[in-house]
Amino acid sequence: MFLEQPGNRIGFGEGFKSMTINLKQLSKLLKLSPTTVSRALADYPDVSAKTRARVKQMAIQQGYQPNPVARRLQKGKTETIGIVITPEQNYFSDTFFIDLLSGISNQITRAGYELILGVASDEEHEMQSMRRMVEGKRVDGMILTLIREQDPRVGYLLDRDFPFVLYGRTRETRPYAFVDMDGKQAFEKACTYLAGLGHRRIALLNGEPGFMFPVGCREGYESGLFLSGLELDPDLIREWKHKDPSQSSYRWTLELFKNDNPPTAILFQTEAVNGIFKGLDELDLQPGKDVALIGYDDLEIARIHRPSLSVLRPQAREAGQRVVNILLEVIKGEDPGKFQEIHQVEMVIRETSLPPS
Amino acid sequence: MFLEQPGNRIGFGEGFKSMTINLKQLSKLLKLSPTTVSRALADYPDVSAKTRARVKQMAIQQGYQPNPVARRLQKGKTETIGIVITPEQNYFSDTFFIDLLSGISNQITRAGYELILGVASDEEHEMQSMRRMVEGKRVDGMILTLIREQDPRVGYLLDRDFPFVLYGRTRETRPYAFVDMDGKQAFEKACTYLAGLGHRRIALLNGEPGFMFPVGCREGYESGLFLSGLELDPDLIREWKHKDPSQSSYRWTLELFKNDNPPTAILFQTEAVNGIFKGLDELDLQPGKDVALIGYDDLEIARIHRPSLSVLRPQAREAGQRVVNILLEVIKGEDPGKFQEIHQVEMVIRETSLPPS
DNA sequence: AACTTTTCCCAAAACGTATTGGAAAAAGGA
DNA sequence: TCCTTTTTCCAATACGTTTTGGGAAAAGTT
Repeated sequence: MFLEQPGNRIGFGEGFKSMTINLKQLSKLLKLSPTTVSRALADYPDVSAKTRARVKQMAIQQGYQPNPVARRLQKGKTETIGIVITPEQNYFSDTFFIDLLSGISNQITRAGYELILGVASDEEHEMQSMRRMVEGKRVDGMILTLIREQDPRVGYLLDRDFPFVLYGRTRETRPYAFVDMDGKQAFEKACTYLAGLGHRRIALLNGEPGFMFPVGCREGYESGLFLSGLELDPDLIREWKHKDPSQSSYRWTLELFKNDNPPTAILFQTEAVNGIFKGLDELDLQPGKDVALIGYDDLEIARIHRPSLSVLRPQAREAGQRVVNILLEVIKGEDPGKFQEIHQVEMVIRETSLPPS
Repeated sequence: MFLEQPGNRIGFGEGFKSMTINLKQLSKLLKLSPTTVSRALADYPDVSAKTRARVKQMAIQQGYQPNPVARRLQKGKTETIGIVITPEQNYFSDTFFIDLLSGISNQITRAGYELILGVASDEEHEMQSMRRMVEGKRVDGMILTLIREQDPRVGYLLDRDFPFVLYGRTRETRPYAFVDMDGKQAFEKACTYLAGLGHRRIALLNGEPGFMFPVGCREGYESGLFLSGLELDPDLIREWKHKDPSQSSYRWTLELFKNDNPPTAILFQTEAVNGIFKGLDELDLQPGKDVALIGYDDLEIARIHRPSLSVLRPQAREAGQRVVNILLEVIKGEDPGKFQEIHQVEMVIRETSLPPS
């Protein structure tokens, strides 16, 4: 029962490895060369329809799956994409990021690729984890999220011509590929909507400076005020910290209403909503009734809360899929500059966006 | 400037690949054989200290990193571990899972392995994603989380002798490796603590049946009541749904207090706290003052909320690291049955665990 | 029949590493 | 000096696939 070559034994119960069949064994079973079997499975035209069918049937019957490691070596590709996340920045605060990741993962699987994940505790480890992937030849491309205004990762990857796509944007003159939400347009829309309801004092509780996302929010906010003929009052703008959204937004909410002429509406990122609710509660102000609220991101709490929170809802899953498709193009050698997408954000009006009382 | 072999050109600016050096090129630079260089870098004793030093220095200078794909092929290992997560089950509701993942990821990196991630939308895709990893020879081992009482994944992996470790436990007679928190002991501790404060009516708002975790919670709860000489009242036990913790826990909270003899304390998983707070608020009951609360998992909201929530705090990071170390042993061929760890859970007393008023 | 084209298959090479089984050179022992 | 042992290196092979560059047989053309 032993065949002449080592590793060609089959059907023995020595753990998992023996259950698997490789190309050589399969071709022996078919009395064909490995070349032909490989080409038959890959639908090359130079193998007859008859043998192709025979090969495919036998492959299924034997449960043959080409060893991806061997294929990667031969193809000179890792068929792998990397992503590094940082827990401290409240990434996983709710469904948004997992939706993005879900879109990314599914699209990657569809392409026959793998997604490898790094979890870094801070900015330094984030870079270190990425360098390991890139310089260690562990991935063909990188996906970057939670982008900063000055983001060293982008320069690093551009410098060495390594394929990558941003979810978000950064300040960088060289062309690069990105998928971003139109935060500006979203906040402009929300702002003009509130102004249209009669609100004159609209506050912005924005994300932490240094990150790119709040920049668009601010622009949209300012533009929305301008379009509605409202003055910009710096006293109505506050920023919370990524590491501690609830705590800082709570403090800023209290501060906001110490103003002589307090706001009647607040725009913010939903991530910070717990602190706002807590602040308003303490001030005996009712969300929706006394203060209109519109949050960015449709998190669970937005739907659960009574009154339910009006939100701007980015399509995270779709964005994730686009990021992957673009990255695959860039890996193929396409010019990254061609891929710069800005996705529209939907507004969902619920119970917290009433006219001022 | 062209060397005789293809792929041996170096220093040309043709994208990323040309920046990388391989073993053959490095050995040519050193005027040594690839064998010797490989062995020098791997600290084999049969290469002299002098050349070893010379090799290592040159390797660093040239930024040589062995191609992991080639090494994997040669070693017959993928050096990769797989995990599949399902967003619908509120995995990412807060820091707990990301802490676990962080421990897992860091330990995997330390071992020179890779973590590949699958995101599945439901139970069926979860299985499908795992089969792709296992049967597609994409991983050496699997990590399983959010375990069900009857979990088909466990049977599947045991059947084919594939290395895996559970974070959690399941009903399965064959031996397998796991790391679990002592939920039973935790709930027992919390329960006796509340009883010691004088509470006689202690409710349990437990997780969804079908999953393994609530089983231990229930056991601990019952045991805690028994040790404190309290009767078990089935009316004081409710279960919320994984897919929608806040909504269902809200409803169950309201229902709990329709009781003629309502509870003065509630034990629950912190994930469900929003619904409880909302329910109590509606009933004009003050958390901590009118009803004592202890949650399992130290989520952000537990620290943020006023009054702050007393909790049971599992050490997710440490657990993640243990899971990986164990899995690496199992992959090496160790008997999985040897690795069955149950970790103690710390109790953190904050403001919601006062005596009954 | 003789030549050309098409169809179908395969041997050999390559991807980049780690291991195997020596072999040459140096050192030690008598 | 001669033999043995130790030190130091390396050629050849293997891992499992895909691709390259044909080549033989069959079919078509004149």
